[in-house]
Amino acid sequence: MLELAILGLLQEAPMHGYELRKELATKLGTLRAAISYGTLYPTLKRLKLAGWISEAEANSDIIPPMTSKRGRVVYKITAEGKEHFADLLTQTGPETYDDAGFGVHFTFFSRTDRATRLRILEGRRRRIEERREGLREILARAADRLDAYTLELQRHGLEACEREVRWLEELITNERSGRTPAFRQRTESTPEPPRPPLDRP
Amino acid sequence: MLELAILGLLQEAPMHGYELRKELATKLGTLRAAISYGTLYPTLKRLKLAGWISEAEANSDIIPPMTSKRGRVVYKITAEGKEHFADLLTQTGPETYDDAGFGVHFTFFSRTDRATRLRILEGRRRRIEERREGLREILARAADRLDAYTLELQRHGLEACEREVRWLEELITNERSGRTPAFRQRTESTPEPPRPPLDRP
DNA sequence: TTGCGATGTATCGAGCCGATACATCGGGAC
DNA sequence: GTCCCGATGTATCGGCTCGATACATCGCAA
Repeated sequence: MLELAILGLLQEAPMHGYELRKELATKLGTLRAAISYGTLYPTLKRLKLAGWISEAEANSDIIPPMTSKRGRVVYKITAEGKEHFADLLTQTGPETYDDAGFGVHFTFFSRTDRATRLRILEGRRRRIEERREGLREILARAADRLDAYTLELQRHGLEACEREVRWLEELITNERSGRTPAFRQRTESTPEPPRPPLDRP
Repeated sequence: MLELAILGLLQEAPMHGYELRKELATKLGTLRAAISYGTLYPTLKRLKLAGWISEAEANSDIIPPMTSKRGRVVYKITAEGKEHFADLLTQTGPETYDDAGFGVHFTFFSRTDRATRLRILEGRRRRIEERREGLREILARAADRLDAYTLELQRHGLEACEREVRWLEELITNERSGRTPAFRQRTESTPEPPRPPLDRP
């Protein structure tokens, strides 16, 4: 997963580790927490070994000083890396639909075809719907077995699921209707779509 | 974290691994995904070694058959385990406020004192507020650098943060006002509190 | 009776995190 | 001037966690 993220970012521009981490933190939304160096550097090493990226000592002409000793290492994507990135972008496994995987794929949606985007959005929706059904099950069947706090946590989780499903529906509709990257404006005049009441017995 | 969850569940009743996992999946809300056996069994081994739980081969009198060979192993909490659980409940580190940690602590709120509950709720709120500010920063400063999809992901994340902060505010108010485990009803007549418009410039 | 899905225990490789160490850079305090 | 500190930067280690896998039993239906 991180593999895909790194290749995607390096496709935009060569970068060194520190920079890469910052980009990772800002671009990959809330779904994917900031990556740690203990993950980043070993992964970079692995990608280099696989031939998907190459490192180039930054000669002080191009990039600021950091004179001598351990200079900063700039990574850039290789031709094989670009191919691999393209493959990863369209490939979908179960991990594509968990929080982290979906976040990364979504971030690179503008570099994918509509078919893939729809497949991923629908897979994600399916995943969240399953989670939602599980929660409804609990809330309906086992409500008396749970204390008030646990119950409230489940209820909050259920609301979040319902909200995300609605969001995904919107994106899917948008995607099908052609106008791909155009999202509706959220302004004071249209703060929220009319919300159907929760169906709790 | 899982340590706290296991001890908490075993405090309710002795259980074997499979059962423990199911309880874990249902009780710990959406914040904490279902635990894997590759995590559960090593953790149980560790807890047993620490003396916080003990295992008792289920003799077929009490629990259904599963005749012979590798019988199911029932774990129960020890006196030291109970003490340790009480300690863990009130102790708060940084990991208390991430999704998993908060989920587990919240699940056991009914076994904590109000002071601890407030401390945890406020810590969690602070954490989410930080995330929210980060997202606002990005959306305000770097919006032009990001494509439409990435932007939409950030916007969705921001909304989720704002929503969770409001939820926490509600819980905190509730907690302060005395009536501890009483949550307001969500029915068709009160589907949602009036929502202030998003403050986007 | 055969076979299959749920129940049940357990391990292994690999990914990932937090803590830690170490080094340089730019700038403000004194 | 120099001294210290926070941001920048690379890197490793121990330990937790996951997904895949293996193996065994139980209840039940074809």
